Amino acid sequence: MSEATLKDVARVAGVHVGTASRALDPERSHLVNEVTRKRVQAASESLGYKVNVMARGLRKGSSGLIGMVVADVGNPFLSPLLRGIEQELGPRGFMTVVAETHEKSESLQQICEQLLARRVDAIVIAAAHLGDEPFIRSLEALVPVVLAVRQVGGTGHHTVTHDDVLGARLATAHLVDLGHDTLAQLHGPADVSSFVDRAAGFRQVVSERGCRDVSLTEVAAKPTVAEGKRLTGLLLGRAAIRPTAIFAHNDLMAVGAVEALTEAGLSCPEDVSVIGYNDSPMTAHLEPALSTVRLPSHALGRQAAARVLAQLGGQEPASTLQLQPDLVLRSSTAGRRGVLSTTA
Amino acid sequence: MSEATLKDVARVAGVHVGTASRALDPERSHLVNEVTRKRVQAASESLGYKVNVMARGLRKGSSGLIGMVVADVGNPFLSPLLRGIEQELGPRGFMTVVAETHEKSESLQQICEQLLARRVDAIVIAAAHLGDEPFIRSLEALVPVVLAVRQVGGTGHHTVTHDDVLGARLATAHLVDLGHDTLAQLHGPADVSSFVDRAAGFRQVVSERGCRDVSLTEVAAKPTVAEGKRLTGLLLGRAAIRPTAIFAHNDLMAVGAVEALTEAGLSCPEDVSVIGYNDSPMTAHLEPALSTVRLPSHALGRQAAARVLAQLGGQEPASTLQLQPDLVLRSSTAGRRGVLSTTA
DNA sequence: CACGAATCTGCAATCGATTGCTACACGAAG
DNA sequence: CTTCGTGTAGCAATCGATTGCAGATTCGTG
Repeated sequence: MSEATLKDVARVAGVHVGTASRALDPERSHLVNEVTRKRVQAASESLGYKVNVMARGLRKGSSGLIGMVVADVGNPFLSPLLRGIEQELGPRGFMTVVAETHEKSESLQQICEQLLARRVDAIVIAAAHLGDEPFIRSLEALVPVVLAVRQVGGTGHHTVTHDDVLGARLATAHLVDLGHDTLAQLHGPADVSSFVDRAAGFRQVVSERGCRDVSLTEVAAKPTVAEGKRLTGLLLGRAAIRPTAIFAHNDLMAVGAVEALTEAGLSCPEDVSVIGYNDSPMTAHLEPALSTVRLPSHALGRQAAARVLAQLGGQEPASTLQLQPDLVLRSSTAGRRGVLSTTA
Repeated sequence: MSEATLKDVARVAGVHVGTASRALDPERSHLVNEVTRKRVQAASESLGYKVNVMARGLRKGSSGLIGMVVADVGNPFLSPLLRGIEQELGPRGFMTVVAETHEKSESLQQICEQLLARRVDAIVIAAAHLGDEPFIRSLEALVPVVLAVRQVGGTGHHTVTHDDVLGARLATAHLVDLGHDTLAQLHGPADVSSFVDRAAGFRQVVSERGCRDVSLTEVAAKPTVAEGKRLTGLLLGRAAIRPTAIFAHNDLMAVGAVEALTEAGLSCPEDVSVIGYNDSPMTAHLEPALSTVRLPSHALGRQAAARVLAQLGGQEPASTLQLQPDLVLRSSTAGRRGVLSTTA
């Protein structure tokens, strides 16, 4: 049950532990005679020796661990993101520890404490809230930090996000192009940059194209199906003019919207078009199949990892990279009822 | 950028480093005078001291890390499982490192190597294939291992799984109760215990209740929508008798089945009932809403963690725990067409 | 033959925290 | 006044690997 140590290897090979260390390190094995190197290697293999990463880390002052902070691992766009990070970092000897905040700022701080105690070499935060800026600034004094997916404002942060303004613009422009001129958005929690940006993109296009924005002022407490349904219910129940197209800040809320429409006796896309965001796994198989915005999450993961490596390598200047999403058109969006005949 | 060490704390507090160590450890702080303890504590806080977990781990011979091996973090039932594990282990000072195998046995072995190099205190494997038994046996000689979700056969393994035989029995019995007597299953990859067990449960009920099993002999290469659709296509295209109900080994394949039916001009549940497995997130919102089997994954995570702790505590005898799934009935399953009128 | 260079290898300090043992001071008891 | 106990705190070894430095050996060359 006890592992072999370098001392054991050295003893079996009949050399000093320092020599064994050098023999086993590709970077330094040229300092060791070919013959002894082979002998050490053989001893190492026969004993099943595996370097003790803790001991090495202690000496070298780096743990080979990267902390990854997410809100909720169940979020479908996180798996390509994590995969992207692993893909870049894994081959370089790093491993990733993932921790969840469940969207709570206190737990973000607690988690970072723990990660610091483990002397992680860097922290990737994909769960930042807008209000976390001061904390993150202080964290950056202690460890390299990369903000992924969500920004926090302020300057000097290394950030890699999706371009959510663009994504929202794409989605909204698509609706306008279909002939809709009375639109509403289902707004996700306002303390997350992604939703704030999507809201901004929506408003830009609505105003540029001279459409009517009949959105609620109320914002979803959580970006869930239930909230999407509730808000859409509110939207439909109001005395004001109804939208003929809805831009939901994520797919879950879009699903909720479709359900609310159905319950109100309206159908999608005939009466109201709905577009979501994220291109979640099952969306293509819904009825109607959901039009949505696809995010390059895998690329985002790789870029985030690249930023980590860059910071570890030398003093990289902070910068913000935005990856471009694109539209996935399916059947939940269609021309406005009557538009065709009107035009004809 | 450099962290304070215990030596710094000791210097500021004007005590020896050993004393500082004791003062900061609740277990041993009674060995230190109340006054000096306070002084050390104050120094620690003023310096923002955080224990170096690597150094402690090296000395104490334990890393406080638990390795978690999964096939694919995108699998929706993993998030409650991971949460369950964190919930038990987090408060006890452990952190979890998650690694993905992508269903490849070589990478299972590579990952375990890396985890061993990090001296993880235990490994939880949720990605085992049936053929991995010998490897896992050898691994158990080096580190406490808990098998979660999937078994590997053989004896002496600490295992916590869903009772997939029962789950399949429940699903199949439900179909038979609805009046179906010609059934087929869509079989997931045969090197995974979960699917083997589901197949067995299905066959048991089919035979007990005197039904006809018209399943394909072919098994899905992967448990995906595409494979579910392809296999269902095959099933419908055969000269043999068509099933009136299909048990898919997971929800994705069930979705594929529904699509294949639709394309063949059949409808679900009117012509053919379909039931899935896992109760994946969107299944309630599909058309038709999918009947399925719900797994207590969160509880499974907690149990797996409990097993880890038990093994870490003392020599617990190996055992297998099976958690009971239950049925979620929605609208993709219905009485056999014509059954009602026949009975009438 | 000798001397400097080149090539290996050993030595020992080091990373930061833990912990068994020792040492000191003080007070009480004999 | 000595002895023993108790409460504190210091000392130093230890975990396992890395690495700058120095010693040793061999080789080439003047």
